[in-house]
Amino acid sequence: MAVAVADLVLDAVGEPNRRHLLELLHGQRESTVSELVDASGLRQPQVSKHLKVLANAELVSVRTDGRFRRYRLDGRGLRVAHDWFASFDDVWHARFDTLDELVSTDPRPDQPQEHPDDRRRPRPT
Amino acid sequence: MAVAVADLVLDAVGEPNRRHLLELLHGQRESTVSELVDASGLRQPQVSKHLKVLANAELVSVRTDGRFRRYRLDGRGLRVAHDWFASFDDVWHARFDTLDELVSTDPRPDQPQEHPDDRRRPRPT
DNA sequence: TGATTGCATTCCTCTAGAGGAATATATAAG
DNA sequence: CTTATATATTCCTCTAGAGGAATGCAATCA
Repeated sequence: MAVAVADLVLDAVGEPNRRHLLELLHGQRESTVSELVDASGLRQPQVSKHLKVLANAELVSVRTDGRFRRYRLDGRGLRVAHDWFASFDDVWHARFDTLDELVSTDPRPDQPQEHPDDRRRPRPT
Repeated sequence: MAVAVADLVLDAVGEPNRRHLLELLHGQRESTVSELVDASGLRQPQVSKHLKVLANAELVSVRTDGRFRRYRLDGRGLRVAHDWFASFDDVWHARFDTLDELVSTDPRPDQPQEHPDDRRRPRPT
């Protein structure tokens, strides 16, 4: 047991195509591999491999149905990930007097961000 | 603009040492690079590089203080990640009649998981 | 001024892991 | 039984990106 549950989950989600598969599964009660292949544009072996990683992290579950394998989202892994980020909620719940500036702007420079609540420029009255 | 904001964030968090840095920053109002080097066991260049990735995803912000660089968590990126997972909350909020089995077990086999709510084995009365 | 400290950056190497092709396996259909 | 379909698996290749060493660059100190 080298990795914790959250590590398994967050490692799995740290890949764009796997996130895409999760999004595709969301809204569908369940999907076969072929359906996911069509919807994702990935090839079948890649889809199967990504699904294996997701299943290992309990982000999806499978049901065998004849020669089909029906995948669906698994709340267990999703909840683990959610809770990991939720534990940081005190960070964005902290209220600063410059919060209005923070939410009204969306700068995304290549340079490291300044601390948003250190932008204490006096308001241009 | 090839990657969305959520992709930047979730890619950044998809690395164990970066997650560790976020956890270290959590609870500290801010930390210098040296402090994070000591606390993480990573070397200074790696810490700086990871912090750069985190800053790009707006997961941390920096303040320059003399020859120090004071890093702290940035709620903007953290919230983006949180919201991405929160959008799946309908998955784990769905209630099944076998939920009690689900929460009372924690199997983690190497094999893909069965659908938890398909384990309809008749209870061994 | 020169030395030191704190950090960023550059260059190099190396490996995990993502994708591709081919194949294995199992079920269903004929 | 033979063939087709659905999926998993194996093997190979290739690249992104993580770590290491050395260096650059400011700011501080002596």
